[in-house]
Parts: sequence; structure tokens; C-alpha cells
Amino acid sequence: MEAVLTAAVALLDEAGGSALTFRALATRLGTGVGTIYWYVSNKDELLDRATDHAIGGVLTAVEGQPDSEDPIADLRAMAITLFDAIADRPWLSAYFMRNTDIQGNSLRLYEKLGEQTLRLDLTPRQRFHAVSAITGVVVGTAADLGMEVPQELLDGSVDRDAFLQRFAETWRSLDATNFPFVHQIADEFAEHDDRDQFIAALDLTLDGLRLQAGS
Amino acid sequence: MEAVLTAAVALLDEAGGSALTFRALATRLGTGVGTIYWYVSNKDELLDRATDHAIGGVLTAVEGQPDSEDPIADLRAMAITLFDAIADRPWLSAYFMRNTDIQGNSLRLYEKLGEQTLRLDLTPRQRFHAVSAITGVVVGTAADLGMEVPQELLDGSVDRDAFLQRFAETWRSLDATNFPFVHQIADEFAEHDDRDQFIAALDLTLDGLRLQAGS
DNA sequence: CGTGACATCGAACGGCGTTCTACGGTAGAA
DNA sequence: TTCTACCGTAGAACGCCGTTCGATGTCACG
Repeated sequence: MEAVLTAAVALLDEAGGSALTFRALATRLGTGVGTIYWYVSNKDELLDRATDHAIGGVLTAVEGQPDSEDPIADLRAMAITLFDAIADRPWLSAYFMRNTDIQGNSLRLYEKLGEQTLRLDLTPRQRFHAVSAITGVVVGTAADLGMEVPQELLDGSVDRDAFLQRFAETWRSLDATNFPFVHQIADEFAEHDDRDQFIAALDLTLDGLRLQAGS
Repeated sequence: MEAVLTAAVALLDEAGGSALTFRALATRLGTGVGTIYWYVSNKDELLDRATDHAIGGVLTAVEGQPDSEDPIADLRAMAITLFDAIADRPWLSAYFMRNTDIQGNSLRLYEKLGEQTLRLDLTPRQRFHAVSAITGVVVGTAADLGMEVPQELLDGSVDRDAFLQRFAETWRSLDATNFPFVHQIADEFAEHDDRDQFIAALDLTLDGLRLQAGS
């Protein structure tokens, strides 16, 4: 079982979601496909268990972070830890939090985030919404990363900078009167960093939360 | 071409992402699968074009909204319009904004959101981050909706309320000392409304933005 | 009438998730 | 030792998928 999950995660890490097939997994484990079905009842469950396996690492990292006196700062640190993990393993974004029945670690992570809100002066509903908002920001930003990267970028024939530049180029070439914003933003886009973008979004949400908590 | 897209969207509306296959689409159109490849070079492009087709409706709705004196209120209205469209068509969340080359309407929508930030006192980078944050919130929350609903819920043998209740039950049954937050939140979850949840998250982000724009 | 360009079709291919039946090992009962 | 359950294992087979490709039709224009 453990071996199955580690191999599954390895496949996902190496080549993304489309690389995890029962046949590939069986080959890597040196067994038959039928064997995998002994441990797992279908692909969804395999994905859920693999995701939970990977989230386990995030959970221990989050549990290792000591509480400061500022719950919101702690929320921020946790969210960033989670984001970094997803940035490392983009496939996570597609499966994270899909099924908390199987994904026990995801539930525990959700709990850890929520516990910080218990230290804030909020109603239960506000707490619920706050945690949803934070995971929403993480997942929403990470979903961009989760998209299967164009082949030309994977095989190294075009690097990320050039790829973004090409996009920025088309954007800049758009009519400046019809597309004043996209036009203005093209440069930012060309040199944007996903992590900065995520943190900016997160901080907007957390600023709003701080306002709401009235502290 | 137009007919292909309308049929594709209809298929997606009726039974979600997994229902759109070339064979099903060909049957519905009364043609062969090969014909579809005449108009579209592969499934990704089909999905992108179908998505763009659907987003077109959102775009005209958004363009119909007159500017108020408060850009942030306008942003809010646009984001809600977009969310409602995705709630109607959950499959949109998976494909929205995947490829702005093909999805011209998505780009135009992005522009419309961005133009509101031009009315705010922000740096270009802050504007870029603000719009990304807003689309992130929409996509992040809508991603929950996009998940293929369990079969039992689709065929009506279990309704949404009962489904949520069952989850809330397991959450309530968790140890209150190990899971104080999840325990406290179970009731909120049981009667939560996705739209309220989204709006709460959106408002946190917009409050943060309002703070940043210093107005 | 001929000849391109445009458009349509569906059989065929390889890969996928999933099922099913058959097979090996091994622990305890006889 | 032999028999018998039972736990794992194995891989062929099924049906569906995206995609390719050569055959076929249609039709305007020289």
C-alpha cells in the first residue's frame, strides 16, 4: 500500500496528472494492474490517497509552525506553506480537498487553519467563510500552475521567460484604446512571479479579514 | 462551426465535462467524428472554443453594467456575474482562462475587470495583482462547484441537504478537542450556500483592495 | 467535361480505466 | 503429508476514449 502511494506520487511528480495510469504504475512497481485494484478500488481513490499522502508533508510542516501572537500572521504562514507545496507539485491543485473522507490530512490541515480563526473575534459563520476564502485563494491561484504546461516549455526548447514574453508581446500589440488595461499590464505579466502574485492576493484577503476581526 | 459549439455547450450543460466526447457530439450533430476535426484541431481547442462561446454571454452582461462612481462596487458586480455564470455551468471553472489566445472573450472580460482598477490609485503591479486576486477568488470558489457531483446526488436519490447533513454529521462526530474548529463549523457547513460563501470571500479581498487604494 | 478545393464520413489504432478468471503461496486442520 | 481456505497476484479482455487517414461526395469554374 505504502509502496503504491509513493510510486504514484513519484509518477505524478515526474510528469503530471496524465502520467499516472494503472499500467504505468504497475510497470514501475513490477506487478500487474490487477494488483493495484487490490489496494485501491478505483482511480479516484488512488488520486485521493496519493494526494493525502503528499499533503501529509504539508501538514507536518504546518504543525511545526509555532503560534505567534498574531493569528493572521500564522494563517498567512500556513497558506504560504501550502502554496509552496502545490507549486512544487502542481498536480495537487486538481485533487486537493476533493474528498475529506479519504483525505484525512486535508481535513486536519483545514482544522489547523480554522483554529487560528478561533483566536479572532468572529462569528462561527465568519470563521467558516474566512477559512474557505483562504483555501479559495490558494487553490484559485494554484489552479493556474496546475494547468499542463505546453510541450515546448517542458522539453526546454522554449524557456519560461520567452514564453511569457511572447504572450506579453501579443498583449502589447493589442489596440491601446480598446485594451488600455491589458496594454498597461503586459510588462507586469511578462516578468510576473506566481508566488508574488499569490502572496499579493492572499494579503488582500487577510487585510480584509483583519478589518473584519476589528483588530 | 457555430452549430458545433452550441451542441458542445449543450452537452456540457446536460451532463458535465465527461459527457463531451467526439462521438457523442457527432451523434448529436448527425455527422461523423471526422467532420468535427475539420472545424477544430483537437479536444483542447474544442473545449477552449466552447468555453469562449459560453463566456461570451458573461461578457455582454458585464458590458451592460454601467459604471457607478465606485470602481470597487463595479468590480464586485462583475465578479458576481461571472460567479453566477460558473455556478450555472460548473464545467466552466475547469477551462476558463486557460488559453487567452483562443478565448478572446475571456481576455475581454479580464480587460473589463482591469479597467475598473484603472480608476483606482494603484501602481500597475498592484492593478495586475488585484485583478488576478479577483479572478482567483472566483475560480477558487467555483472549483468546488466544478467537481463532478456524486452520482447519488445527480439521480436524485439523495438531495443536496441530506448530502451536506451527512458530511456535517461526520464532522460533528469528530473529537471536539482534536478538531475544535471543524466541530464548531459543522452546522455552518450543513446549511452553507456556495454563493454566500463566494461573496464573503470576494468581499474580504475587495475590502483589502479598498484599503490598498486608500480611499 | 474535368479538375481542383472544400467538406464529410467512419473504420481503425493505440491507450485508457476497469473487470474477471485463473494461478501461486502459505497457515492451519486432517 | 495432504487438503483446504484465503490472501495476494497476474494479465488478457472489454468498452470507451481521442485521434488519424484514406475514401467519398459536392460543387464552382476553366
